[in-house]
Amino acid sequence: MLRIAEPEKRSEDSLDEEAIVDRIYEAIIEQRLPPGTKLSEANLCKAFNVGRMRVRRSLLLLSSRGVVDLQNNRGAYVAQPTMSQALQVFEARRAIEPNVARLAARRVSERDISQLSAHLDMEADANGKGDRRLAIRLSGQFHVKLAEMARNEVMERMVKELVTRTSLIIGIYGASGTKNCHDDEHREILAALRNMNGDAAASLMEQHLRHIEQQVDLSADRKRPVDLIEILAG
Amino acid sequence: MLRIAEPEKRSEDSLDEEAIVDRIYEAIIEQRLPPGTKLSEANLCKAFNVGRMRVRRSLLLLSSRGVVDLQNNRGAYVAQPTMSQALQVFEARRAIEPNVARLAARRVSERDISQLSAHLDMEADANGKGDRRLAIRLSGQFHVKLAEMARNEVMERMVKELVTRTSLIIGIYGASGTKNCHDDEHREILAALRNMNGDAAASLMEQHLRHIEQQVDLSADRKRPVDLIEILAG
DNA sequence: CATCAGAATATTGTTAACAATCCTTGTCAA
DNA sequence: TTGACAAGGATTGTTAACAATATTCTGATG
Repeated sequence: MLRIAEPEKRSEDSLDEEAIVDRIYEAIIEQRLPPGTKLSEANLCKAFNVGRMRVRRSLLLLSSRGVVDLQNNRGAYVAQPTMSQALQVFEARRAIEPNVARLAARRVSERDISQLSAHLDMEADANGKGDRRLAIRLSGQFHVKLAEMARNEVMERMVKELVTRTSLIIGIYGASGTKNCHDDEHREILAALRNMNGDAAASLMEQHLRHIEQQVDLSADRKRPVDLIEILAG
Repeated sequence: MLRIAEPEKRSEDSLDEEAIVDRIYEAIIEQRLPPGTKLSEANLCKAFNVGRMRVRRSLLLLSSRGVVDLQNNRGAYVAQPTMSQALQVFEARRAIEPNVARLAARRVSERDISQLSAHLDMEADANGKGDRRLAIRLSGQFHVKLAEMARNEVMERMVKELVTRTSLIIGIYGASGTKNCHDDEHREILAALRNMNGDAAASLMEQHLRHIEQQVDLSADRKRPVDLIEILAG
């Protein structure tokens, strides 16, 4: 039972699959990887300094979470959710996240509250400075942090996936004109958490999600994706 | 040697990853693969007549869904949810599935209703004949079918995962004495669907899940498995 | 000028060999 | 007997070569 060799930390440039997945998640949330972008194995190998096998496994994970579209013999592309899929994602968020908020209200610590509060300040800051990319990421992270504070890893993973897919949806179906993220609504949710008022937190979260969904124009074939021809013709 | 693949389906002996994952899901739900079972690559290759790569990718998927525990250099084992994980799984089910039931009530067709009804008859039949394995599987499938009828693939995948993990939990934490599956509660849910009464369906589902959870003895270290060393060392 | 065929190239999918790690077993000495 | 240690076999992890498929390029033709 003697453990002589303790596992040493992995060296910097050798990431495991989860790390790669998270990096790609973040890039998608920040919309640095627009929907439809080809993710070729060779490029990813170079980007992460990693063997082809790791890349392949990461892509499989991303695909199983609906974030990447893995086509047979044709490679991996950042997913382009259809309108129907987008509706399903929002529906799932409305089903899950209010309950997440309710649980979080029951379980947050003082530390959590102040951490969330600091997070909201960063959001406001990013919005004030017009750093859209940062604002988007922080806004998504708010929801993930909330799931963290609900102390339920199952639901946390689900929220992570749904938030990422929402970024894809926003990337395709717009909401470019107006402000993306109601950080005031985030503040209201935080207030409910402070009061440990689970019902309020849940209902505020539901409203918030409805607002996000309304801002996204799912009415029709708005910003039909990503065709060079269309871009050059316009 | 593991007996997972049905010999009948040998005609198309080239399965893809999703098929393998589904087979293992089913085997776990039927509790033919008890928690902690080692899933060695060689055995799976033989069982499915498939190369090592396919097996490896399938195991990665199963692991990312919390159904298999993938240990470094030590292989894959059917997951053994801890008590805390079990509570999280049930919590997630209570958060999601009532909403699934509500959506299903809004969207079921006549065909769906009669299909579900036939399914319930099969459940009753299996229970009557004392075919415990079949009864367990059908009971799980009821929940998955419901998610199917909610017409939301995102939530359907989540329910699938949660149902499978619940089987693992039941396998570890018992509920062996009493009857596992209240098929009468399933019938009540079906009745609510017939009436297109979403609220009723949701609240019946919530009660149903609470009953399942209560039947599982999560109070303490009941049927604590399986690691002799850990037990004796602790 | 557009279209099509076919070669050339690039990318992905698969396999098999190799390397690293773990587990078992057997030996030896305290 | 017990524990340490080493050799051997078994299992997993990784790499590299090969095969299969897609894409691009070229040039000929209507």
